[in-house]
Amino acid sequence: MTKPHTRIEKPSPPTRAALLPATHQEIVHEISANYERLSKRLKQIAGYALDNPNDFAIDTIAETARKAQVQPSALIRFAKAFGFDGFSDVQRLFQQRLLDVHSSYESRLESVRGSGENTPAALLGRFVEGNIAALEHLSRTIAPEKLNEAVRLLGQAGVIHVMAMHRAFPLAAFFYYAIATMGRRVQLIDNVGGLGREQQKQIGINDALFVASFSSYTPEVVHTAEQTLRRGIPVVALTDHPLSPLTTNSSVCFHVKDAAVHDFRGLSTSMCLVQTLIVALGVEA
Amino acid sequence: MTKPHTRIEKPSPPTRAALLPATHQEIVHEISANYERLSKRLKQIAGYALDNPNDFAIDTIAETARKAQVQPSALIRFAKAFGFDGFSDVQRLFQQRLLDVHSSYESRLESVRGSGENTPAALLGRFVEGNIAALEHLSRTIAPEKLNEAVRLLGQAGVIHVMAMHRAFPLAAFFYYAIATMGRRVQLIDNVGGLGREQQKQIGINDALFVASFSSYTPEVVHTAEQTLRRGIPVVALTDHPLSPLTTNSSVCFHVKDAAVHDFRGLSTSMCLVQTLIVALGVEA
DNA sequence: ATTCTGCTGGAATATTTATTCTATCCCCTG
DNA sequence: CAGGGGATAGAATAAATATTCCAGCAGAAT
Repeated sequence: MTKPHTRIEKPSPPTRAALLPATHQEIVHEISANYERLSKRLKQIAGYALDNPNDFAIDTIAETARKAQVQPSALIRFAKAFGFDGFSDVQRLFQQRLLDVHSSYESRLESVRGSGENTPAALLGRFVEGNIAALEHLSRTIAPEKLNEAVRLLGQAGVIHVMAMHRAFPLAAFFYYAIATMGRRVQLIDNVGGLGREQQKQIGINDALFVASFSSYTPEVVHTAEQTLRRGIPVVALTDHPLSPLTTNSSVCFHVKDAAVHDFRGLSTSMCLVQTLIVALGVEA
Repeated sequence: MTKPHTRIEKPSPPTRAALLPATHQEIVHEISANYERLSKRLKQIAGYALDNPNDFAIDTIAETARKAQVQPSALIRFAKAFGFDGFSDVQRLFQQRLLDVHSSYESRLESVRGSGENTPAALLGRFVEGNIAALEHLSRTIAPEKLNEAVRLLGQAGVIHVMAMHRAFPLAAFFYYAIATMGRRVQLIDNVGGLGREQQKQIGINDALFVASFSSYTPEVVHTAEQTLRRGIPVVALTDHPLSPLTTNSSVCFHVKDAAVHDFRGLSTSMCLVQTLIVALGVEA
C-alpha cells in the first residue's frame, strides 16, 4: 500500500492546510494539533511560542532565536511548516493578539457587567467578579492568629483526618491529595460502605481532624467534630456562618462565604483557604 | 540586553530634558506637557501617538507615517525632539505598554510564588493575590464561543459522565455534586474497584464526557477522552496547557493556569470555570 | 555497516526598515 | 514684501532584519 506520506514538492506547505490560520487563536490551535508531527527543533519553537506569546510578538527574529535557543532559520522553517510565506506572517498573528486583548477588554467587561445576561461568558464574568470580592474579603477578615493556631494544631498531629461531604467534599479530596503528596499521614473519612463510625474511631489521641461543612451542615460531619473535640483532639473547621454548629464544635473555626450566582455557590474561596493551610503546613515542616 | 550601539553622539536634545522617559506613562506625560512647544507636523504626530498607541507600537515607521499623514523623517525628528536617539527607542516604550498590561498576570504570579514571609497570613495574602490575578486572566482570555459550545454539548447530553483524578479530582467531585443536585443525570468515572474500563463502557452514544487533568496528565483520563471522542461522543476538557494531550483529544478544551505558591498549585480558578459551566447549564434548561 | 532522507546550523544574500541629508518651503518679522 | 530661520518632504544612504541556500549531520531503513 502506498503511503500518502509523500510530502509534496518544496513550494507547497508540509501540512496540507487548506487555508492558513488568520488569528492567534487559530494558530495556537493549529500548533497544538500538529505538535506531535513536528521535528525536534520545531517542537522547541512551538513550545516557546505558546509559552511566551508576548515576547514572540515583539522580538526580532534574531532575539527570538536566541531566547528559544534555536537558529533564526529554524523560525522560518517553523512558519513555512504551517503554510506561511515567512516568519513575519506568523509574528503578525501574535501581534494582533496583543492588540485584540488590549482593546477589547474594556468592552467585554461592559457587556459582562450588564446585569441580567445569562450567556456563559456573562456568567463567567460575574463569577470572577464575585470570587475576587470574596477572596479580598477573606484576606481582610481572617485573623492571623487563627491561621497560626490551625497550622500549629495540624502540624503537631500524628495523623490528620479529614472529613467533608456534599458540597464541601471537594475540599476534603483536595486536602487529602495535597497532604498525602507532601508525604504526611492523612486519612479521609468518606463514610464508604457506611463505615463512618468505624473510620471515626481511627482518630487517635495524638491526631487532628479537619472538617468542612456548609449550609445545611451534614449531621455526620458535625457529629464527628463534636465527638472528636470532646475526646480532647484538635478540630480545625471550615464553614460558612458564625452560627454554624461547627463554630462551637471545633478548636479553630474559619468562616468563608463563597461567591454565588443564581443561588449556586462555588468553592474557589474555600479552596484558597485550604490551599493556604496546606502550604503553611508544608513550609513549617 | 546587548543593544546595537548608537554610534553618533548627538550634542544636545532640543528640549532641555535632563533624563528621558523610560516608560509609556512617562513619555505620554512628556508629550502632553510639551505639546504646545512642538511644530505643526510634530503636533500632528503627538496627537496620533496619543490616540493610537496600539498601532504606534507595532507598525513600521513607514506605516505609521502613512497613517499619521507625515513623512517618515518627521517621526525621527519627533523622537529626537524628546531626546531619543531614534524612532525605535520611542516605539519600544509603546511596545512595553502592550506587554505590561498583557503580562501583568504572569509577572504578578511570579512575584507571588516564592519570596516573602512564610507566616500563614502572608501565605494567604499571596494566594489571594495570585488567585485574583489568575481569575482576571481567565475572564480575559476565555473565548465566549468555547463556553457556548461546551454548554451546548453538555446540555444536549443524555447522561453527563465526568472523570478526573489526582489534583483534578475535586473538580469532578464538585461537578458531579452540582449536576446531580440540579436533577440531571450524571455519572462519575472514579475507577473504584479498578472498574474504570467498565465505567467507560457506560458512556452512551448520546451522552457527553467532562474530563479534567493537569501537569503530568493521568493516562487513564487521557485514554478515556481519546476513546470517547473517537466514538463520536462530545468531550469537554479542562487542562493547564495548550500542549496537554487533552487539547487534541476533546471537542472543546479550556486551558486554565491556577496560581501557585511554593510550587503548590491551587484549584480556585479551575473551580470558578467549572462553577460557570454548571450554572450556565442550569439556567439554559 | 550503508545508503538514504530529511533536519539542522550557519554563512551568504535579499529585503525591509530606519535614518540622514539637503534643497525647498513656509511663515514670521522688520 | 524681502530676508532669515526653522521646519519639511523626499530622495539617498545606512542599518537592521528576514530569508535563502547548502554542506554536514543524524536517524531510519536496508
